[in-house]
Amino acid sequence: MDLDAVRTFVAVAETGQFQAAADDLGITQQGASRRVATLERELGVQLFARTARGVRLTVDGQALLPHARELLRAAERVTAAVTPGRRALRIDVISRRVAPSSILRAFYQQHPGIELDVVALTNADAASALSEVSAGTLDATFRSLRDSARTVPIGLRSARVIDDRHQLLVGPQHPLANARTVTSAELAEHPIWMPGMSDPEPMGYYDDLAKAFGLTIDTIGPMFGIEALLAEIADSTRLATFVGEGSRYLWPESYDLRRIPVVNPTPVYPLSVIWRADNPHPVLANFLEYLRTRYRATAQDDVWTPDWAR
Amino acid sequence: MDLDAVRTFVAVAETGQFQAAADDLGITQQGASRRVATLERELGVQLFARTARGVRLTVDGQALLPHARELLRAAERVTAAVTPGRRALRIDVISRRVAPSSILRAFYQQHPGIELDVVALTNADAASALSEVSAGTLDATFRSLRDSARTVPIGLRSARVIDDRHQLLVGPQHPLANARTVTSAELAEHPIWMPGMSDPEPMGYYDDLAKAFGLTIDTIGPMFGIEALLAEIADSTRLATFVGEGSRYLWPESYDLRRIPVVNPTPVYPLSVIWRADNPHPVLANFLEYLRTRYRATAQDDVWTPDWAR
DNA sequence: TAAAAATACTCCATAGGTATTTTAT
DNA sequence: ATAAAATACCTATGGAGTATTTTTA
Repeated sequence: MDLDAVRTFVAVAETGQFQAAADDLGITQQGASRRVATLERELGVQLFARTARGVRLTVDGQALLPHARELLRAAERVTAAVTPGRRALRIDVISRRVAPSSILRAFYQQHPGIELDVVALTNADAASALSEVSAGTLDATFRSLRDSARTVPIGLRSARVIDDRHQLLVGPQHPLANARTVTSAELAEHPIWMPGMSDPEPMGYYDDLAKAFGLTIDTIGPMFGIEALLAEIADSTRLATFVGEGSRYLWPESYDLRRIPVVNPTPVYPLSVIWRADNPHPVLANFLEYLRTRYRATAQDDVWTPDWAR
Repeated sequence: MDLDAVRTFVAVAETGQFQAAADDLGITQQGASRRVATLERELGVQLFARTARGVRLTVDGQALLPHARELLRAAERVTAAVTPGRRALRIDVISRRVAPSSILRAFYQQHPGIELDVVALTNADAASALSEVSAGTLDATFRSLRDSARTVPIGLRSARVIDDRHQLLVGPQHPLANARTVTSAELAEHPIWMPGMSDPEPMGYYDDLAKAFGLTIDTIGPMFGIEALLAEIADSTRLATFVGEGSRYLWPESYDLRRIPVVNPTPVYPLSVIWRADNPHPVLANFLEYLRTRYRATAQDDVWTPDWAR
């Protein structure tokens, strides 16, 4: 199906004449006639009844018209989605399962009208995400800025806006299965398994966390996907893993997994939003203000972060 | 923008390889590569990062993907809209301003999931609407069946399902402007203007109504559109027109038009739904049942219809 | 008979295939 | 060195324009 043919069909339906439609489209009457004839042949139905003064839509044509218009709008959105200056605000949430995604969703629900494209640069490292922001293909990303804390590329701005509080995820046979909370110090007794991390940024964070409290955090071993990890945790008598309070994971009821808050202090994963100082996107300022307001409302004491994030 | 190129983009994004995508689409690797290259050139952005093992979406590619999928779904709906056996239930409501349209809307709101195409055969006569139903291009139409009462084409069924109660529409300077109701007999004093009718079916109805109560119903004169008619009525000291209780017209506040119910008896415009007996559309039976139930719940006594509708 | 759409014919752009080269790890 | 994508080249389909015929009220 040719979009130009659909465009021609709509123009003819609107003007009621091939010649007028052809003028609108900058083609000849014969060209318009041929495009519509091709579309009719392809769809196997007659779209217009030809009269002496022009054309009239058939029933099939009438039924098609709104769908044809919708198709053209969809094509328009395809173009707009990648056209600088016209495209939606484009935010990298790292992964659709973690806190930035939930927060972005809340922002969207508070501003239902806005155009938003959510992107998940799960396997990208901070440097490449930042370079996308510098290049203007991305309006904002969420990163912890461990190594880049003082080397954010020129022209970018950052603001600490998320402290994602850690919880311990355990199965029903784990020693802490029935604990209401657990302290960071108590975790030294229990190995924590976080396989498959490749980005040095979170890996460094967990190294720092392990050192600070004498924990054993195992980041080695292949990652067969979050579903496999959850299944292992559910069956294990000793394995546990960390999840962010703002993260969303789904597992079968039968796994009986529990989220145990970590306290005294609570390790939080610090995330900054990074954007380009000269980005003129009309929605960006709103989004940044939303993040700052939310952070002020939710930040707590008795939390731990690495030195480099203080 | 070429839909095949968009289809190829989605296939490559899903498989991560040009060769695999090409196999899915039944083209060569080179063809897939060229389609995507053309799309990238047209959009002015790079959609994939080429790697040794295939390709990875760029940020622009990620942002585009959902919109590309939506475009393909829209194209699918265009085809479906005119494909017999796959298309939505297609109902002719005569005009979007009259009772069948409101009733269909209520049905849709009660069954939000269903696929519905609303068609308005405003300028078609009953015979051509019925022939569309016979041909299968239309699933149902609403007609009064004045002349066709006993000559509905073979294979069609009809059921009386709407009695649209008449109201008199008058401006603030009309003698009946402040009447709470008016009887059919009292209307003999007041000329009623209904210009621009061309379909013999309603024209015949109004002839019959005029004869029955000695009314003056003027169906002559050009119709410059409903907006012009409403403006005339609003300004006139003697002109009034009939509107159906179930009809929807909008006019500026300043017109101060009033709908005066006609009583003792209330003339009703009788409408039957007509469908093809062997139409297997899964939603049609629901719709017919809805219409019958609604009719039983709303039909009233003290109404007038022509002999041929009793 | 007049206005508008359809058809005939020619040309050329471009999509597709095959063979080959380039790129990335 | 290998797997995969890109490029070169050729062919042919079909879309565009111009000229002309057909259709409809």
